[in-house]
Amino acid sequence: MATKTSAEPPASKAAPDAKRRSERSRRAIYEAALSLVSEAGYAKVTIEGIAARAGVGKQTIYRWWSSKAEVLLEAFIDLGEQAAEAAGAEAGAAYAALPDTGDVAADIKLVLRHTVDELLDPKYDAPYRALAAEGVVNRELGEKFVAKLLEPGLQLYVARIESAQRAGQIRADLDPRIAMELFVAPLAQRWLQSSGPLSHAYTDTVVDYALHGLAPRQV
Amino acid sequence: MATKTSAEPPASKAAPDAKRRSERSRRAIYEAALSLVSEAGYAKVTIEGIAARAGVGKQTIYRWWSSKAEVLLEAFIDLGEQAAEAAGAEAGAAYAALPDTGDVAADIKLVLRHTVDELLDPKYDAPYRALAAEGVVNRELGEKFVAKLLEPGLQLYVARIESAQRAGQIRADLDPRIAMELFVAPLAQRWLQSSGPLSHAYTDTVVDYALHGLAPRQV
Amino acid sequence: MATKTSAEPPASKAAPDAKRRSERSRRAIYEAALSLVSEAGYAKVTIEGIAARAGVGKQTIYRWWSSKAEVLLEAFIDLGEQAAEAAGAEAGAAYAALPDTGDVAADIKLVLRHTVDELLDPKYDAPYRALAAEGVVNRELGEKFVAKLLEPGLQLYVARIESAQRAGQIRADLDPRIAMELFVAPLAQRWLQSSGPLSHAYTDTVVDYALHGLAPRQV
Amino acid sequence: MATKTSAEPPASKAAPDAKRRSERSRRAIYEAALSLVSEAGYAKVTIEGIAARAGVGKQTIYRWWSSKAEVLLEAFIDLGEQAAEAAGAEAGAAYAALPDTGDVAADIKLVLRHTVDELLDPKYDAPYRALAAEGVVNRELGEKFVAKLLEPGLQLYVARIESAQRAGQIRADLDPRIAMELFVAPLAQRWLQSSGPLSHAYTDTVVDYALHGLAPRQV
DNA sequence: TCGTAAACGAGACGGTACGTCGCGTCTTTAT
DNA sequence: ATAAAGACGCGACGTACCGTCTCGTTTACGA
Repeated sequence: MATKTSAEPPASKAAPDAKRRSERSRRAIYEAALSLVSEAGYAKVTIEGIAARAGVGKQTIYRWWSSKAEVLLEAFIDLGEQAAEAAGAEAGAAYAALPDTGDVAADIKLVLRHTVDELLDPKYDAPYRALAAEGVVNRELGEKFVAKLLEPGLQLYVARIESAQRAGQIRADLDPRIAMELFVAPLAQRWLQSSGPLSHAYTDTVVDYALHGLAPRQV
Repeated sequence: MATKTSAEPPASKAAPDAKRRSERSRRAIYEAALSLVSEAGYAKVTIEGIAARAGVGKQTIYRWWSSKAEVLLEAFIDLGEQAAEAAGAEAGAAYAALPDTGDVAADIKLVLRHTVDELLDPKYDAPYRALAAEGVVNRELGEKFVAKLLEPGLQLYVARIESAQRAGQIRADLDPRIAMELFVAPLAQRWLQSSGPLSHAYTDTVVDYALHGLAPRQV
Repeated sequence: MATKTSAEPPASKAAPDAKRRSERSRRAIYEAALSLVSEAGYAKVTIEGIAARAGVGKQTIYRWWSSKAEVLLEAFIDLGEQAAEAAGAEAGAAYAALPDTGDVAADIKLVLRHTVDELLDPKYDAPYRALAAEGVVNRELGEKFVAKLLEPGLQLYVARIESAQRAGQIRADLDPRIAMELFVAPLAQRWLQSSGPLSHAYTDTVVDYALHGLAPRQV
Repeated sequence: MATKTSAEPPASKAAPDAKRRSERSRRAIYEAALSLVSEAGYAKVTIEGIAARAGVGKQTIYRWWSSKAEVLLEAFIDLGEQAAEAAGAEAGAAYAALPDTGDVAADIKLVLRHTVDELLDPKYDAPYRALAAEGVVNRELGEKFVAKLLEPGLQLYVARIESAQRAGQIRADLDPRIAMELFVAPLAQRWLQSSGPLSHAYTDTVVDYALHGLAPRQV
């Protein structure tokens, strides 16, 4: 094969050689980033701080990431992957699909309640908010955030809704993605904007309202 | 009629005397802040920059606000108040209530479409996102943001929904606030998280889904 | 005498009316200035600090003095005057002239030793150094410092030397002022520049060397 | 020959690594400091100004010096060293010793006159006074000032006096250091405190008085 | 198996902005 | 009418991080 066969486009600034990347440093940086965000809040985390905590040169961070938001996002994704791997073997199905008991309302309520619990867990709350906030303001990061962290979860709802459509529990002519948003968006808004209390009761109410509609059934 | 008439408790750090405050500086700071955000984006705005543009000492900003987010929030509120005042006399009704033609669906769609247009207007988009993002991460500011900028608008929807409940177009047993969220939150989420396109068509769909429910009418 | 007969040249900026000056404020400012210098050192004293401690508006200071050095200088002069006044009646002679026992060497050594003791007294050392330092760099203040605080003391030496000249103990053809400097300047230098230890022994040595000359008597 | 060969004790605040210090910046800072003092006077020189003129970050100054006085002192010392180096080869003797023609009085007068000329040269006057003043009030700096800038010059006088003692022109039992001070201190005082005119004539007079004593020779 | 080029830790550097302090001026308030 | 109180525009302070740039020092590859 031709020498210097770089599949990558000629990067502007001598792209680093990923093969030589230090796995040790990468892990240390993720851990440092996550722990610092938990301790001090995203705004007070600095790249210098991450480097110091990780025992790593600043350049090693700048070499592989372009901003602290990127670092944290990847750290978070990595965290998810590790959790998934741990859950892995025996309970692989847990993350693969929502339960399908035949009762859409119950199934969705169950999972949404779980999501609400997670959002309220201080361990996730702070760094998750930080990323969400950054994503609001930084389109590129926002899209990665949605694609990598949000979308996989949302797709499970979409799949469950499609299943319900096939079962005749949800109208077949509806766009399942938009249907999903009717369930999920109200929770997201209350969480993001603290515009109201976020509880299991609220979750159930939203699901009921969305399923049965706001208008009276009889005309 | 006991009101909050209280000489406020001794503030922590020698609160400045509001009576001596320079109105001229206050206005200049608002204008500088808004124009800088439009020009450069929130992240690149600095307090030093605002002070320079406003022809004001930095201390004059720090004396009255605690962060650039606060400055911008108040600048925004002030902007709204001025706009309201200008609209004032003749068209006072415009901001006072949603139209009530007797057709809830149409009325709500109309106003939501208008809101969507505003959110997509680059003039509002950037600074509004900036405040929303800051509010996600800074509880105190978030609450002010919601209370001062969001809530007034949302209350109009709530009022319209209550009117529709009286007219029998929306079920009387529903919580109008939660009902409102079914309309509004999906738009908010798409806007904040760029999780999908935001359009008039989408708006209409959301309203229809919410009103008539996701489940089939006949069982 | 004619009213409003201002002997002072028409000051540039509406000279304040000295007759209306608040004696109470003047005293409070002197006391505040001196106590602050003792506590924190000259460099850390600020006009705002003096005003606050004295319970006086800043403008009251700026109206009558042009710098903190001026304030301190006058405060010091005032201190001296008060001390002199206190010593006043009974021991008036103490400050009025050096002792004249007929033995110049002994008389001068006695007083110089006393001066050395004072210079080494921490109570005087700090503010005195501060003024001296400021005077080194600020000609106008330096001249006031010398004229008001140094010169009176130095004149006593000059007078004693002249008396000694009349008594034939010091050569009559010498300039008594320069003679005085031979005694005083070495002490001043050691004090100001910490260029060597300042002691009674040193004092005596300097006086002896100056009186009898460095060159051998016999040629 | 045990010398101070010691890995210095752990400095208080992570001492910077002198091996990596930028020589380029150091020189630029010295030049900027000296030129600014000449142009504007010591009091108006700021660290910010030095940094800007030198094209250097402020931190680079704070990293290596603790105050503008320190910067200026080192700049001055460096200036001296460079001058010495330049004079170096051919005229090395100029700074190495006072002339020794066999006539102490003449030799000392000659050099003192030269010193007086320098002190009155506006090029040296301002920055030198500034350092002297700072040294009066700041013991640590004062000691460096004396040790690095004053002492080397004074030692030359001491050496010349010792030579005169060996030649029988100055009494052998005198402390040569104190003898030196009798010549030098009066000039220093007049210069520092503007307590009288500083001239060649005055210089000569002081030397004569000191050499032959104030008291009459015959008793 | 050994050189060598890279990634690495460390951290100095030129910068920008921070939030604070004090300046000297000007205005308002309360006798 | 006179001060105290203190807000103001301004400029400098000393600090924190930014992102870039050397420095030696590992480290892992390919010759």
